[in-house]
Amino acid sequence: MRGFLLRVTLKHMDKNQDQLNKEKEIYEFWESQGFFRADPNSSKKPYSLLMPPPNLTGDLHLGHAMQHAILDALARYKRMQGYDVLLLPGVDHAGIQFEGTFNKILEKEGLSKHKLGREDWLKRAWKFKDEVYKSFHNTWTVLGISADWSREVFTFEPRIQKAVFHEFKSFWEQGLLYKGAYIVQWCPKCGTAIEDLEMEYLEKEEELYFVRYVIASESEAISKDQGGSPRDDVIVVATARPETIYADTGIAVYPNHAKYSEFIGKKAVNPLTGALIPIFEDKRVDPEFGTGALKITPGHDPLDYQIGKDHNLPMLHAIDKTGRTNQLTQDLSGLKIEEARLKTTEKLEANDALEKVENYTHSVPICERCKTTVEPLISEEWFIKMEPLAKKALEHIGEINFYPENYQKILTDWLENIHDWCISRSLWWGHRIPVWYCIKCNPGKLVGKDKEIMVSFEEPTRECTSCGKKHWAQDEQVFDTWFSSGMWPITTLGWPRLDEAGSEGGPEETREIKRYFPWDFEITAPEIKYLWIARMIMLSLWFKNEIPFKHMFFHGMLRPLTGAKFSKSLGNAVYPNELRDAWGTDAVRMTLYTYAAPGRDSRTSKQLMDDRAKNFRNFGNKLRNITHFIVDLKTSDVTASEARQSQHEDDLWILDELDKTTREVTKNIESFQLHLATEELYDFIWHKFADVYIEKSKSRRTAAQPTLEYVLDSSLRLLHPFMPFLTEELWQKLGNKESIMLTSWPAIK
RNA sequence: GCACGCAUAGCUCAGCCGGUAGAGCGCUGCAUUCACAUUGCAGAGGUCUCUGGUUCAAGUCCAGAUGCGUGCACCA
Repeated sequence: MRGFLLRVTLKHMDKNQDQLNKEKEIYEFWESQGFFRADPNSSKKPYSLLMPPPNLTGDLHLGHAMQHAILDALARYKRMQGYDVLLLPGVDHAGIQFEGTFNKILEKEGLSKHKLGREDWLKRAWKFKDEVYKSFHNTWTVLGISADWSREVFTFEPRIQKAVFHEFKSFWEQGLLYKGAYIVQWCPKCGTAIEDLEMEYLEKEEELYFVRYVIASESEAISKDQGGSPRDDVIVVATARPETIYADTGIAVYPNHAKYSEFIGKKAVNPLTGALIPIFEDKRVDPEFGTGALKITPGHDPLDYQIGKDHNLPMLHAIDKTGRTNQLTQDLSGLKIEEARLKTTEKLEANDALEKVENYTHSVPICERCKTTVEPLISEEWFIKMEPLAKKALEHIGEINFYPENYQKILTDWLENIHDWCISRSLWWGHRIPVWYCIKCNPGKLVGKDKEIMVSFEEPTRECTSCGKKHWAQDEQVFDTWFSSGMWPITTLGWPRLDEAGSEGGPEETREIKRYFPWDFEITAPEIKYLWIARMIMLSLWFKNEIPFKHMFFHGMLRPLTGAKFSKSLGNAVYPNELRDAWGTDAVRMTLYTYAAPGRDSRTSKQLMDDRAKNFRNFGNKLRNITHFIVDLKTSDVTASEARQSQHEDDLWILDELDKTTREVTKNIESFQLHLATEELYDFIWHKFADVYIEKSKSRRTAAQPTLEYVLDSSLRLLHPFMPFLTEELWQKLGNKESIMLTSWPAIK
C-alpha cells in the first residue's frame, strides 16, 4: 500500500514537473522569437504599460504576482489586437527598505554597515542586488510575464543616476530646493530622517506625568518651604515624555486662560536643569488637554518646534540621533529613552516636582520599515518646495482615468494639502546628493549666500572662488528612493536625452518618449498612492508637461484571513512560486484574476488560494480534454465562414453564446475588469461548450466538427491573455504553425 | 476630528446602466467501461446589516443608523 501511494505521488510529481518544463520551453520559445519586444519603428499603434518596479528586498509576493499577471494579460490582449505593445519592466533600489533587509543579513554574518565602511558595504550591496535580481527574474519567467526585458531598468543604474542628477539640478536652478535645520521625523534604528508618509502609529498604554514648574520671582525667591500656596507659585504641565524636559525652553498657555494669566511674561524654573524659561500665550495650545499649559520642547516635537520658532526660543536636544540621551541630561546621558524616562521621573520626584501620574493611552509613531519609535528632532536636510508642483498636478489630474474613480478625489485632497518634501536620507544605498562643498570655506556643509558649493555630478574641476583651492567634499546624504521612482514614467523612456559626455543633448526627445508617453496603463497597490503615484503625476507634469498615464488602476490588497497584513516575519505569507509549483502557472494566474476587481481588498490564505488554483487546474485539464476530443476527428482546417454556414439549432446556439462571450470578455478587458472577463470564459468553456454543446454533438459528430473546431479556436484566443501557456500548447495541438501570440483577437459579431 | 471604502450562501468573494440572487471551496444524493474521476447530473443552503425615501419594481439609486476596515490630521 505504502509503495503504491509513493508511486502515485511520484507519478503525480513527474507529471507536474513535465508540465513545468513544458512551460519553461514555451516561455523560452516566445522570448527567443522576440515576441515580447516593443518596436518603436513599427507602423502599428503603440500601447504602453509600465510595470511598477518591485522593491529590491526579497521574493516577490502575491500582490506583485497579481499586479504583474494583470499587466501581462492586458499586454497580450493588446498585442492580439494589433498594437505595438511596450510592457516595460524594472526594479526599484528601495533605499531605506533595502538597507534594512541587507543590514539584517550582514548582522547574521557578524558584520555591520560601520564595520565594513561605505565603499566595501556598497560593493557587497551590489552583489546582493544581483542575487535578488535572479529571484525576481525566476518568478517573472514562471509567471509568463511578456515584458520587454531588453528595456529593463534598475532605478540605481548609471543612466538613472544621471537622470536623477538632472532632476535635482533642474529644481536647484528653479529655486525650488532648500537645505536647512528643520524638525524631521527621525528613525534612530534606520539612522535617517523619514517622512510622515513612512510612519505608522501604535496604540500604547503609557503614563501622563504632571510636572510642577516653579515660577521664578524677580524680587523675592518664593519657596514652597516658606509655606506659600503651591497653586500660586507653580505652573503644572502634563507630559508623556518627561525625559525631554531637559530640552524645554518655554511654557505656553492658551490666550486669556483664567488660571494662568498672572504668569504670562514671567519665567518658570526648569525642574531638571534649573534654567529659566519664559511663560507665554499661544493659541495652538489646547486649553482642554492636561492642565491647559504646554511645555515647549522645540527640539523634540513638531508643534513645539513651530511655537518655539515663532517665539524665538532656543532649540535644544536631549536625545541624539541614535535615540539616546546626550550631555544635556548630565548624569543621565547615554541612556535609552525608556531608561531615561524612568530615571527622570525619579529625579523629578526627588525634586518634589512630580505632582501626579495618570494612565494614558495614545498612538506612538513608529517607523513603518523597522517598527522603531520615531524621534522627532532637528536635522540638516534637503527639501523641495512642492506647492508649484502640486498646483500643476491639480490642474491636470482630471485627465487621468482612475480605477476606482474615487481615487481622483483622494489624491486631489492630498495635493491640496501638500507639504514640502524632505528628499534627503542619511543612508548609503541611494543616489548621492550631487552637491559639493568647499571644506576649507564651508566646513559645516551649509547652503546659503556666501557659501561655496557646487551642484555637480562628479567632483568639480574648478577652484573654490573664495580660497582659490580645490577642496571639494560631496554631500554625505542620498536621495529618498521616491525621488528617483517618481521619475519612473519618463526615465524609463530615456529622459533626459544625453549625449556621449552625459550632458543633455538638446530639446529633441527620445523616440520612446514620443511614442509611448504618456503611458496607457499603470497599476499599483493603494498603499503607495501618495509616496509614488502622486509624485509621478507631479514630476511628469513638471518635467514633461504631460500626465504620466492615461489609465491608473489601483488593485486591492490581498490580506490574510485576520485582515492584517501578509508578512514574512509572521510566517503567514503565501508565495506565488509555491502555488505555481503545485498547480501550474496558468491556474495561479486565473486564481489571481479572481481577486483583480479594482480597489477591492480581499482576505485569503494558502488554503483558499490552493482551493481556487486547484479548480482552475481542473479547468485547464477540461480544456485539454476538449482539445483531444476535437483533434481526434480533425481532418482539415475550417474557416470561420464555413463554420458559420450551419443552420443546426445547436450550432446556432453555441455560436451565439460564443459571440456573447466575445463581446463580454472584450468589454470587460477594456474596462480593466479581468475578474469578470475570466469568469465569463470559465462559464462559457466549461458549462456551455463542454457540458452542453459537446455532449449534444456526440450524436452528430461529423456534422458538428466544423463548429467544434471553430469554437475551440476562438476560445483559445480569448483565453490566451489569461492562460498563456496552456493555450499555446493546445494551439499547436490544433495544428497551427504559428504561435498563438501572433494570432488576432476574435472580432466582435 | 476629517475623508474614503465595505456589510450578499458555512467560508472567501462576484453581481450594483433597478426587473424578486451567482462562482469557487465545503455539504447531500445519484451516475460513471463515454474526450475528461483533474468527471457528469441533481440538490440543500441567502427576509442580499437595519430604518426610511424614490419607483409599477431596489442587494442594485437616495438619506439616515449600526458594525467593520483604510487613509489623513491630532495625540503635551
